[in-house]
Amino acid sequence: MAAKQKDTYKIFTEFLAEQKQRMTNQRELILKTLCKQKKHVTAEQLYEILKKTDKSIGHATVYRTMKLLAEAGIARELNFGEGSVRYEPDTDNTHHDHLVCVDCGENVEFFDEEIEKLQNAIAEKHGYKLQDHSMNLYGTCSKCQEKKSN
Amino acid sequence: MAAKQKDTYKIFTEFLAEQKQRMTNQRELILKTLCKQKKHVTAEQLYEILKKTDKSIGHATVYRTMKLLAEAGIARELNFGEGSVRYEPDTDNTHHDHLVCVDCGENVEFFDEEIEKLQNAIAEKHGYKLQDHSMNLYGTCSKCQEKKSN
DNA sequence: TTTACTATTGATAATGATTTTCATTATGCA
DNA sequence: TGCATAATGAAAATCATTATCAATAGTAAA
Ligand SMILES: [Zn+2]
Ligand SMILES: [Zn+2]
Ligand SMILES: [Zn+2]
Ligand SMILES: [Zn+2]
Repeated sequence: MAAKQKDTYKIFTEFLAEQKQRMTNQRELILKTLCKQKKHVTAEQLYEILKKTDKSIGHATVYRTMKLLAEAGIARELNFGEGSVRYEPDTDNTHHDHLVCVDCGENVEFFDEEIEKLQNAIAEKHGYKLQDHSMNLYGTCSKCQEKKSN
Repeated sequence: MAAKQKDTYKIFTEFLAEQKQRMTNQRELILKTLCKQKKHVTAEQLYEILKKTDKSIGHATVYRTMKLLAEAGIARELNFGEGSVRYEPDTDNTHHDHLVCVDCGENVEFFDEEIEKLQNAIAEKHGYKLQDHSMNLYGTCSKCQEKKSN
């Protein structure tokens, strides 16, 4: 864990350096705080959390930094059709997609190698070089199904 | 084609009636215009197109009607991460997902039965009753790959 | 058909998320 | 140390979408 955190810090620093940008206290704090989150957070939610540590941090800095982290491949943007983007840490070897309950928002992360292969095959068939994908499954979780049948 | 259009009109009318809502000239025009589109359009784009026919149509009516069409299962909302929602007609038997070029926006529609099956299996495995999904593959189309290699 | 009721519309204001602007502050290097 | 450049935060601006509301149109009963 400490190792992983150091990794993302290093990755981010190098990413920044590549385009003559600098690591700063704010960026470091945002990275550290994102990595701590158990759930997928919006920039706004992260901002609220960050303010507890750094009273003076600004909205713009959070939004800007999340964009950078996404570009650097450290954060992944998720869009569950809620109107705002959510973020999750996206360290190596942890790719997954999401199964979301349309009633309670509860969600499950899954990885299906077979699907990933098929996606690659589809892209290739059409002459595309695949770079990324988003796959969200929407349904009703068992708890909410029960609630409804009452 | 004439048959299909009559179908969606009927479906929409019945959907509206179910909740004591009415078919109107504006709603009919919006439905007809959506069905004519070859590409996935945003509500704003559709509004611009509609104004050519009905000078007095309002923004709100277009947004409201698109929501209704989506609820009625006649239109499908697509989110390619652009900041605005796109719509496409979603008549029976035409489900598909999208492969989008991140450089030029060109996109291909595809349907992979195997993936659809696997998605169902995943939902089932986690106790979810699957209702919908969105799957977008992002990559570089062959044309843009060439352009880059120059 | 009149009347009374209800739904729809479009202009406009409001909202919410995100981005831009810009003066101020911090950082890295000569 | 001192300049050149990048980053920050407050506030304004933007963009997509939604809510408000008075005016209009459709429906159905009398
Ligand atoms: Zn995946
Ligand atoms: Zn996740
Ligand atoms: Zn599909
Ligand atoms: Zn399509």
